[in-house]
Formats: sequence, structure tokens, C-alpha cells
Amino acid sequence: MRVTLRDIAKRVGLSHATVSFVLNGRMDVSIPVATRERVLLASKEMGYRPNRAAQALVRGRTDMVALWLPFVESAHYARAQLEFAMLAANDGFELVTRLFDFNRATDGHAWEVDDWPVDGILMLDCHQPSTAEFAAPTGVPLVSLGALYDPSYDHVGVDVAIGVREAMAHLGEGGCRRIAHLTCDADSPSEPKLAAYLAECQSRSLEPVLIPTRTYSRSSARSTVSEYVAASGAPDAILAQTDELAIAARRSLADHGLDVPADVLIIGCDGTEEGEYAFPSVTSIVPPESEMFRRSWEVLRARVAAGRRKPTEDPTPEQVHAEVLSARLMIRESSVRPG
Amino acid sequence: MRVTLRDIAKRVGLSHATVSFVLNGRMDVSIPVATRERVLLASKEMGYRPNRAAQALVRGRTDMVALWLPFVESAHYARAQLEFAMLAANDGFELVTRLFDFNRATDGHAWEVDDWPVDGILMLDCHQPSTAEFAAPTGVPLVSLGALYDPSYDHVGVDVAIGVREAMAHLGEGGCRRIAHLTCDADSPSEPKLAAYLAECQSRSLEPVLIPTRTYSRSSARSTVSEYVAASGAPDAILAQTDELAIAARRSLADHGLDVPADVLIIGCDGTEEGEYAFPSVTSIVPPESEMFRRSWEVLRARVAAGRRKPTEDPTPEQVHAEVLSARLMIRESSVRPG
DNA sequence: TTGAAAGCGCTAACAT
DNA sequence: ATGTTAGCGCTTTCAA
Repeated sequence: MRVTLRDIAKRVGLSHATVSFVLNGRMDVSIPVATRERVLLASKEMGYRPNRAAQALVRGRTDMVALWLPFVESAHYARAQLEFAMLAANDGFELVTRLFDFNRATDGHAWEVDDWPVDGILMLDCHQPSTAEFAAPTGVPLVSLGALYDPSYDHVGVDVAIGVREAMAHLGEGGCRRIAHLTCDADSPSEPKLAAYLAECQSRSLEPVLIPTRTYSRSSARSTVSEYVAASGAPDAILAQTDELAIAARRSLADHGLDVPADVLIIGCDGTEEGEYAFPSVTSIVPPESEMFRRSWEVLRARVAAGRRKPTEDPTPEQVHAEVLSARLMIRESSVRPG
Repeated sequence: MRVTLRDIAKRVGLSHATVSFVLNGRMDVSIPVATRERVLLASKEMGYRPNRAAQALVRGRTDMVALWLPFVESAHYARAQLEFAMLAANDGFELVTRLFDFNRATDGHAWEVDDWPVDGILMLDCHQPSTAEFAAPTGVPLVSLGALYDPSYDHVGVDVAIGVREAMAHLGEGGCRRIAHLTCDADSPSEPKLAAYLAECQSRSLEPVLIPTRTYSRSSARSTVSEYVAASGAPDAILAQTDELAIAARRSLADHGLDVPADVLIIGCDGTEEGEYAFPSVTSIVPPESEMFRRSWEVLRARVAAGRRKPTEDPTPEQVHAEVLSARLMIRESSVRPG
């Protein structure tokens, strides 16, 4: 059986309450240093581990925070997970990653339903009609982040419009007129990259060309691009929704005997290492990842801490933290005509 | 305040115990269908959510399982996480991913210490002296998996030796004599790929050449390979510990004006999509990922379920589940001389 | 300075 | 068929 507070109390001849105070380092209760040390020692010797469930039950919090991610395998999200895991751990929280499968969630399939409660939620690129209804009712602090953020919550968003503008200008300078957008959200005109692309087409008097892929997988993008090229010939350039998609497009073009960047220019998004090390290296619209993660965590941490204050203290009026960073174009080989 | 069992009980005029039985679907207690329905309805109407902490406290389990991963950003691990998240969810468990930072852990820094207890642990590629001491004492069912598995636990390991042999033979047929191994574990002769490589060198009378990179990052591999090539010239082929490292090596060779596969052949490991879509596509030693994940989960699930049986029932003798799958060579462009 | 006792929300044995 | 009751391990008043 596991060591409990009472076991320690018995060993040192104190009440379990006293032991609890000592172990929680509560200096507001005056307990002789000697006693404290005896308790600490015994606790160490007996290998005491607090029962987290019992603590959570009585404290009303779990010291866990959730990271919501789209159900997509991507280096961008893997990176987020690593960074947030460290940030959270530094502040005594454990991070649990939850993959938000929109296709299922929108079925009314109560996805979040059985998960452990968390003290805070980080939502990365999760802004869908269905998202909010899972988060809102719980009253848990929530920070929305990424290019697809929800401005009605605290957010540290990313504005991709600038990056897209730079990309389109860059491609224009490269002599491209027929610039296609490879996207998995062709039917969601509010998707930020798509919206920015369409706006740019308009302002530059270009005909929008959408290549709609069914999923975010490379294989899906490859076949979609392939079909498009077979049917309509290659565009001058492809602006892809992610680096992975851009790389898949590059492969697809190669299947058709077309070279990048000699025949077609390509630009991706997210600034992944995969893109950086690809051949040719992929020009990308890159968000300030680290800053976004760091800022988001700071905001969430503050909210969670505030949630812990006694109701009496300074109930500042609820105000949404609104912060938007910019994604900028990083030019690499895939968008620069050789020679 | 959140709805509790007692609230429901009050509403329907029953005791909270009865409500608990109904909500837990316990058919061994005979309760009229009509009553059951009243309870269920009230529970739904009132939006009842069980308090997970209270349940965990009294049940002695959390319905969470942990996935331990090396603290490395890799598509292979991202994939594992996705698959296990689904498998676990299907059986009513929540998956929490824990990144095992060996460098810190070995400091005696009690890493696992403050995390939530879990009902089971999946350890992927985590076999280090320090690993076991975190897992063993808890008595939690544990399945070790991956190429770096711990045979003293239940395991669904992967034998890379066959794949490495195939790779070396393949390179030999390609006329390679000087085959270098790019690895992050140059000083751990027990690391499976390294061990297999060394054994193959011996049996094929080749001089082993190690290119030891400091971390699993592409940038580290790139500079290490670069230094090696600058100092000793390019080898005939490079066998890399991971696909990511292989791709970094390819970039590094390009930095030196060398082509793959014309000048140098390259083989990676893990069979990632990144490798499949790279230019040239990367020949890889690929483990049967899906099968490994599926089998591991089945083993763990069985152990967890067994842990729940009443002590009286059939205490089968403890026996380690030992299963080892084989990683095989998948030949793609990077290891085939053109023309 | 310390201890007794209540109770967090739930489960499960034991009564009725 | 349903209610009563005793905890699970911990935090936190309130007394002593």
C-alpha cells in the first residue's frame, strides 16, 4: 500500500493535518522548525507521494493544462507540443495534448466529454463552430492561438495576411500570373490563408485558382495536384497551405516531369525544418512560433493564477487579451528562378 | 456549482447511491427500468458530469495511460502519438504524452515525480539505465516498444538487425566500401542500429566509420557531416540513424557540391513520409509501425484489465510478453545509382 | 503550536 | 428495490 499522510503522522507522532501543513510548506501556520524537519525527513524516508486524485478533489484543480490541436500530423504541431510541455512543466503544470477531430466533433459526437478536467486550455489553430461549445461551458481559462484563432477568446493570433501579400508580390516579381492555392479548406472562405490569397488575387487582378485537397496528408495533396496538372496544365506557381503540402506538390510536379523552381515556383507555410532541408528548400510564410508559444503561455498562466485568487480579491473586469503577431515571408530556393 | 450525484438524487427523490448505480450501468443491482430512466433523464437534463478526481480517488485508477517518448521532435513519434491516442480513446483511456529528457533525468532530477499517476505506460524507444527506475517502483503495467526496447519488461520490440543487414548488402551491391554510420549514439555500442552496423562491418570486412552527431536535430547532423567530409572526404554511402538525419546529411553533402545518389548513397531509418517525399526519396529501414502500435496497445490493455480483476481471481504467474517484429529495408531513390 | 473533525464527490458493502 | 453508511486521501477550518 502506498504511504499516506497518516502513515507519516503516525511515524512522527503528529496529526495528519500538521503533516499536511508542513508538506505544503505553509508558513502561515507556525510550526517549530524541528518538527518541520522531522516531518520532511520521515516523508522522504518513507517515500511519500501525495495522492493526486485526492488533492484534485479537494483543491478543485488538476494542475493539468490541455493543448488542443487539429487532428493532423505536422511538424508545426509537434513543435508546439514540445515547447508547451516545457513551458508548462516549468510552472508546475502537466500538459496533455488533445487532438481535435473536427469531422467527428461536428457529428455532435461529444468528444471532449470524458476527458480529465484541466485548469486551462491552449487552442492552436482550432477555430470552428464546434470548438467553442466544448470549451465555453466549462468556464476554464482558454487561450486561442495560431493563424486560425478565435478572437472572442483571449488570443495570441497570427496574421498571415502580410506574409501572403509578401508571397504574392514575390511571385509576381518572379513573373507569375497563374498562381494556384493548394488548400484543404477550399470551402471555408474565412480560413485566413485562403481569405488572404483571394484578397491578394483581387487586388492584383489575378484569377484565383484553387486546388482543393481533401486532407492535410501529403498523399492527398500529391494526387490532387496531379489531377489538376493533368487536367489544366501546370500553374506558374503554387502557394500551399502548409510546408508539407508544398513538398507534396513539388513531388507531384516532378511526377509530371516539371521542375521546381525552374518550371513552377512553390511557397509553403509554417517554416518547418522539413521545408528548410528539402530540395529545393521551401520558401515559406513563417509565423513567429516561439514568441507565439511563449506569449500564449504567459497569458494562460496569468488567467489560471487569477482563477485561483480568492473571490474577494480584486475582481478585475473581464477583458479579452487580444494580441496578433505577424507571419512573414522567408525566401528560400523553391520560389527563386534559377540562373 | 457543478451538478453532483446528490443533486440528481434530490431531484428524483432517490439516494445518491442509487443514482450512482444507475449511472454506472450496474445491472447486478436490480433497479426498475422506470427508475433507471428517470435518473438518466434527470442526469442529462441537469448536465451532470462526474467528478473525475473523486472517481479516481475511490477507484484507484485514472483511466489515463502515458506514452513515454524521447525528447526529440520526430515524425515517427508524432505518428505514434496519433495512433495511440486513437487506440486508447477507443478503449476509454486518455493518452498523455511524456517526453523523457534523458539528459535531465540522469541528473537524478526526479522527472516523473510530480506527474499524474496513470494506469499503464507505453515506453517507445526509451531504454536507458535511468528509465526503469522511474517506472518500476510504481508497479504500473508497462510495455516497452520500438527499436530501443527493454526486454526485461513486456515488450513489442523491433529488430533492426535484419533491416541493417539488408541495407549493408544493398549498399555493397551498389559498390560501396566506405559506408559511414551517422548516429547520435556513437558512444552507446548497445544502441541497436549501431550494434547491427558494427556487426555487419565486421562480417563484411568493412572498416566502420562513425559520424557522431551531438543531437537528433537536422542542424547538428548537417554540421557534423560537413566537418567530416571536409576533414576526410565523402564516404561511399551514409547509413543514418533516422530519416531526418539522412536528409540532413543529404543537405550537407549538397553543401559540398556532392550529389545523392550520384556521388554518395544514403539510407535512413523509420520510413517517415518526409523521407518518402524528399528529393531524392530516402531509402529507409522501416519498422512495422502500425502493427507495433496495435500489438503494444493490446498487450497493455490486457495488463491493465488484469490489474483490475479482484485479487481472488486466477492470479496467473507473472510472465513477460516478449514479441519482436522486424524492420525491413525499403529501397527508394537515395540508394540507387542513377543510369 | 497542535489536534480533532468536517467534508470534497464518489463507490460499494451492508441494511432494510 | 432502495437507503444508510463508511470510507478513499487530502485540505482546512476551528478548538484546544
